[in-house]
Amino acid sequence: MASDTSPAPAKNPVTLREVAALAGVSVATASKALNGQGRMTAETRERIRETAQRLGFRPNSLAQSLLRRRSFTVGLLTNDTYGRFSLPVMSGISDALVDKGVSVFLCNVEDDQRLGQLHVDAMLDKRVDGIIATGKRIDRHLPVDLSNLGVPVIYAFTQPDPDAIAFVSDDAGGARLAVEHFWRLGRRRIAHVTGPASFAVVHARAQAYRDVLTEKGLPVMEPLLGSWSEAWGHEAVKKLFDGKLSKSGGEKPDAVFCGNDQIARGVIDALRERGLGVPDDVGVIGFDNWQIVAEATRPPLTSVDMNLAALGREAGLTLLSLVGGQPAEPGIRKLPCRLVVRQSCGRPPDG
Amino acid sequence: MASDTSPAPAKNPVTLREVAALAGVSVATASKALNGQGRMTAETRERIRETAQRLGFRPNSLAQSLLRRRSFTVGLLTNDTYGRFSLPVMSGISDALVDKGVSVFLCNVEDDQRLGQLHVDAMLDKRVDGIIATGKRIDRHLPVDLSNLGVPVIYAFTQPDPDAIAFVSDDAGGARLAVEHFWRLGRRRIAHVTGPASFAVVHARAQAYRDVLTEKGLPVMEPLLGSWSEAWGHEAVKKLFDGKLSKSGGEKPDAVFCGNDQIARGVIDALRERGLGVPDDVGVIGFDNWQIVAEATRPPLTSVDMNLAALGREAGLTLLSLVGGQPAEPGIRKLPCRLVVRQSCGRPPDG
DNA sequence: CCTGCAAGAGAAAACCTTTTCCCAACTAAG
DNA sequence: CTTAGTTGGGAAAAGGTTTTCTCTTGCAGG
Repeated sequence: MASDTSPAPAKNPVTLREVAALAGVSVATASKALNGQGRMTAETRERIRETAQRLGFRPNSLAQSLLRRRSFTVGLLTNDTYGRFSLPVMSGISDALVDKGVSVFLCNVEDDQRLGQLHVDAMLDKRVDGIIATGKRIDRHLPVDLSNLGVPVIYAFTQPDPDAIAFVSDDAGGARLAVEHFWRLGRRRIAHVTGPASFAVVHARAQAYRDVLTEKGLPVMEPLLGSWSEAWGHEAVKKLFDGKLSKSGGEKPDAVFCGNDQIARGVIDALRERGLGVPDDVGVIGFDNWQIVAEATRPPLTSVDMNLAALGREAGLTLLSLVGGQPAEPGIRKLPCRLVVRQSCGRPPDG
Repeated sequence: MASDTSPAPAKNPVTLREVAALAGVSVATASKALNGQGRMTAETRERIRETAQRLGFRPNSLAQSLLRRRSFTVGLLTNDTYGRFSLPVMSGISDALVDKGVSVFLCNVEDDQRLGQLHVDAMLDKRVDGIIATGKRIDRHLPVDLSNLGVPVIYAFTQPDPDAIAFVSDDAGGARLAVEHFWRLGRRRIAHVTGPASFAVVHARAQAYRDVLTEKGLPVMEPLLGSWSEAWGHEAVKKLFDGKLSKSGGEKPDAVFCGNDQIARGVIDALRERGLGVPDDVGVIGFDNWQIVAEATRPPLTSVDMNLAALGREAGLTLLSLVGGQPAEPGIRKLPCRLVVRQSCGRPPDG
């Protein structure tokens, strides 16, 4: 009815057919022109390109996917709704994939088996090219079976059957970083306050802690296991500084390596309350480098960062190469941690 | 070569064609049987269904989408990588949509215009049914233009042009909740410590704070604006309890309503340090109900919760109805907050 | 016995793009 | 002038599903 020649309010997308018609060629030629395939006069190619440009043509990804059997889409499964762990991981994955034109379906499965299956089915229906599973805890995995799915699967910050492909942080290495940092600063009576025994990382870090102390010939105090909370940090300080101290000859610690930043915060607050200066009397190092906590402690907390975003990036890139047909060694890859030095340990080694 | 009759390691997905062949019917009939369409003997229908079941047939969502021009996919745009705000929102959205078979593309655009455009284009190419935009701050929106996209757009916890559809928290209502709670508990000298003036919510909450005090005939102390940090909480306590206090006749506050939980934590710590008891001498209420902070304060913090997950749910459902062709009134919908009572204000009103 | 109708099922188009093959026309060589 | 080769471009199939239309068969009514 009306002569609608306005620049089209982007109602329904313009198809290749329309471009071809307007340029006076067949859809085949149009496709080849836009993809740089086929042979044709430079003039023809340019004319088609211009037409496509002018019409705002964008190829329908669904049709492409159907044909190529590749959707440029991956699924990300997590059970960490509010998580400070899986979020950086996600961010890294997304970073790695966006440049390649790959989009990410985020699916939070909580810890619900049914929900997990639902999401996995949905992903498979939508023909994701691959799946990345992550979680809030390395030593637990998602309530869902990802074997024999017909698409590649990668695990990030979560540990599956041993012949899967997984990326996790090197917790032992991270712990070494912390303890060796204390050592370099001249601290000699180093304590370790950490989370519950049910976490695998607790043992990995505690063992590394013992190893370093032994290597250096320092007294090993048995790690204090508790919860991941500030309250436990408070309590642990009581145990460390009140009790008649064991083997080491009654001497109080001059450094505390904590299993996470919340414990560290509790420790710092408790130390201050009993008149001990941080870092002057006691140095403190946390774990996780949870910025919002680490920077709110007084003084700001030196902490071990697990490089989760990098871990996510690796996972994403590896998945992509798997999708591309490159084989990949099964097994668990541990990625190094990094020590973020703030002010809770005294001056940096070469300050 | 080999007789492969094993239950198929799910290599390449089974198609409708194969089901039809095995059941001895055409693909048309097979399709109709599985979708409950068309007319056929109950026996035929059942046979086809069984065959599909046995083969583990799942319709290719890409093909369906292509045909239906509906992908059962929505895009979620955010700039809040590590956010405690957008994460609950996402969770609510996802919750609302998963039951309807809709998957969510999560795209973090940081504050990068180029990245935003990249993601939006990718979404459009993948033929998302709609887009939800969220953010970390109500009064800022994403660095990307979402008008005239050809798909419905909903905003959640972020404020766009006034004739868009948006869901935000009712900050004024939340503030009223807090101040009225103090009032019911008999607190009469209520202070307000909040964030920087550049945030719209600061003004909304401050005005509500003033309104309630005026309604109740209580003295209004001018809100203290600062940063969103614990440190500011400390500092504010100094100002409130050291200075010669203004109009109200030199009396110190018996309640502090804080703009977020971190400020509240700083306030509580500072009060304790100067020997003031919480809640006995001073009551404290926070905002955001950030569990990890609220529960780490001593005593645990009463806080205003913005119901972000519910907000996400509403956004998701509204988007869906929009996609379904239902019209929706443009404008901003404010969703109520809720007060989560812990122990920082004294006994609950009817305790 | 013929007509009309309903039931059951299939053929084919449609969705949109890519790619393989094929064809026509033109050029150059013999 | 014929043949071979090249160039520019199109037809058609493929990808998997849904839906409309058509066709065949069987049965009832006249």
